[in-house]
Amino acid sequence: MSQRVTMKDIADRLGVSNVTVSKALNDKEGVSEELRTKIKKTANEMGYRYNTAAKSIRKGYNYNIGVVVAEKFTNDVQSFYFKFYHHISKILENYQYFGMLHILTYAEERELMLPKMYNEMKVDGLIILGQISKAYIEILKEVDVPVVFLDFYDEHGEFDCVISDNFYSAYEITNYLINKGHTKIAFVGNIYATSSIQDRFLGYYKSLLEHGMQLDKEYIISDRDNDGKLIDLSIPKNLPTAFVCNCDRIAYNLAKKLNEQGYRIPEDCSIVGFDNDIFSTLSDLKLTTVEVNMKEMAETAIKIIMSKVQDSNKKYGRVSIKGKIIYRDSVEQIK
Amino acid sequence: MSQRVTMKDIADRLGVSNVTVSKALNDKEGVSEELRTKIKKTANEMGYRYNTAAKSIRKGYNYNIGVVVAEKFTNDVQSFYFKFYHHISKILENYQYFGMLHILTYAEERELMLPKMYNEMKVDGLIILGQISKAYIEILKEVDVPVVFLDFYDEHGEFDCVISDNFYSAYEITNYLINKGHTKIAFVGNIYATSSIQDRFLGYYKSLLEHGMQLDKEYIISDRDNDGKLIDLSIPKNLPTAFVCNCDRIAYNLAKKLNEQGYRIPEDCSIVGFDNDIFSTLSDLKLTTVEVNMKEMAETAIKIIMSKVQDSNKKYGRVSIKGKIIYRDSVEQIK
DNA sequence: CTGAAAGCGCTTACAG
DNA sequence: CTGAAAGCGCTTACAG
Repeated sequence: MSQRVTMKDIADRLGVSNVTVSKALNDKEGVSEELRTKIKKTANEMGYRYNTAAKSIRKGYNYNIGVVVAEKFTNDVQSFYFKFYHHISKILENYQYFGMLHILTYAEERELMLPKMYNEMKVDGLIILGQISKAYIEILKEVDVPVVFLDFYDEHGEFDCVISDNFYSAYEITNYLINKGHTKIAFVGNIYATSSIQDRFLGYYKSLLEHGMQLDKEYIISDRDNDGKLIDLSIPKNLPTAFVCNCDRIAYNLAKKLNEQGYRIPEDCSIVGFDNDIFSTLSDLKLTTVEVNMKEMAETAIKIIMSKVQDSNKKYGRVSIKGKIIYRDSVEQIK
Repeated sequence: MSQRVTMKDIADRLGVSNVTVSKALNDKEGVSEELRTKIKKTANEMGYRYNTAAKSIRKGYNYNIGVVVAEKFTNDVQSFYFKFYHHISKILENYQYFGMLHILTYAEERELMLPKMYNEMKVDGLIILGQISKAYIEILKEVDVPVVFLDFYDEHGEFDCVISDNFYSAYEITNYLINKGHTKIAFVGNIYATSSIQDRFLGYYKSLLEHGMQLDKEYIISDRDNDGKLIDLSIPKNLPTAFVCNCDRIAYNLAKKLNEQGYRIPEDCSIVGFDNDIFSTLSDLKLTTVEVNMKEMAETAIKIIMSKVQDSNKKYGRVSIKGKIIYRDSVEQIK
């Protein structure tokens, strides 16, 4: 490793003390503007790079936030959490922080192993991005840095969490279908699999209730087993006029399946999705769907964790961020 | 931040010195087995977590490797580099290292800004995952930690790189087509866009050469502009019997386009892809394609960078890792 | 086998 | 405005 230049080196070169260099470089008071400028210039010339580790040890912070994503999401909704992480790490830099992404393997999740970056004190806080098992949530309670959940929540409310307003968005998009004249509306998703799906289902249900429509068990169509593995969709014999799918991928699969059975979308039946991801525009059918406000969710989660890093007693509870319906061509007006 | 337990705390509790605790916990010699066991037990009970920052500052290492992915890849081949990163971070842990993923924004790449994690000495080395601009490669030369390129290479050979053997795999899969009786074989991809595409093209070309077949300019079909943005594919009037596509996504698009024009795949014409990603099995057409050996590539890149962290003079040049053809149903035997 | 001393690069009081 | 001293948590010689 080539010899790194330290504050002391700069100080020696300029005949000042390292304390003065530290103050100058950190924009702290106690240095004349003239000296400060000179120091910064010299630091630059000498190729000085800030040594965060040295600061860490003095201050007790690491200036890293761990972002934990369960491995299952790298196979499935890949792009989604990758992009989410992108937002997170970018915003973190504005706080002079760094993101450390950890993919929690199936084994680690099952065996309740805390991320190594936590065990080695690499992080001042943990953002759990995407649903993890209940047992894992339990062991997170032992963690002695702030933790916030992003894009899901735990039922006991012990952890602060930032979620997209699934309930309200599903409610809205179902209202939209009803306004378009639909009366036989199915929901597609395993409502026990994740809290997102559950809430989307409940928003759908609320819309039915408000419009005096019955919830038909046949019209709740599971799409995956409890491990998140996709299963074959069973289309009800009494075909709905519209399907509210819990995600675009499933909407995409459903459309394909219906096409195979000879139905045209949206002429014979309408479909809406959720997420506005790659699947919403992959086929010729351009899906009406709900877009999650990823950036605002990331910003909120970071604001929360940063404030908890300062004061771990702060509580924020469940913060939900509104999504937005993207209108495309998968819904037909019923006369 | 709750008060953390340090080696000194453990030492005090046990009436020994912090030096002994350090030795015990690091499995260094100079402690009796009995004491070592006792110290480890106490450390556990007290919830001790290792403070890597303190070690860093003494040793001059940070035990992090930066992994840099250009933003363009988060929109496009998302899953691919996300999974790659997963392998990387997992393998890094075996070396007592951590991965720090940095998505290099369009602006950072354009304005030649080095990742902040480098400027703040957070990382002992940099893995550049996926092609970046030539200008950016230039400024990487100033970096004073080891750098390795993963999944692409630079023409000047100043940097060590680990690539999948695109050339050979394309050569092999084109041979396969020729063995299946194909004589009019097109290549789909902008051969100026990335070195991967270029090499895949050249492997294809080598196979043609070896079989005494002509390279027809009409049969080199561009798929994207130089920024990587996909463009409309123009199908040659004289329809090839087979297409070698530079990636599965393009193969998928091509198949769709050919279907629209009334051609059936593989009956009317064959298609092969590259990458074995989600696009290879997304539609009913199950693509014959080439799978990259991501895990071995990641392992190799890490082995290289770790050895360069120890001794920055080591050189490895261009290491290529064999891919593997996945045979599916998109190629027809020509009689 | 065990530990006192020095030092890694920085920051924080505090003194001048 | 400037800097000497102490200390963050650890590790590395070195002495006993």
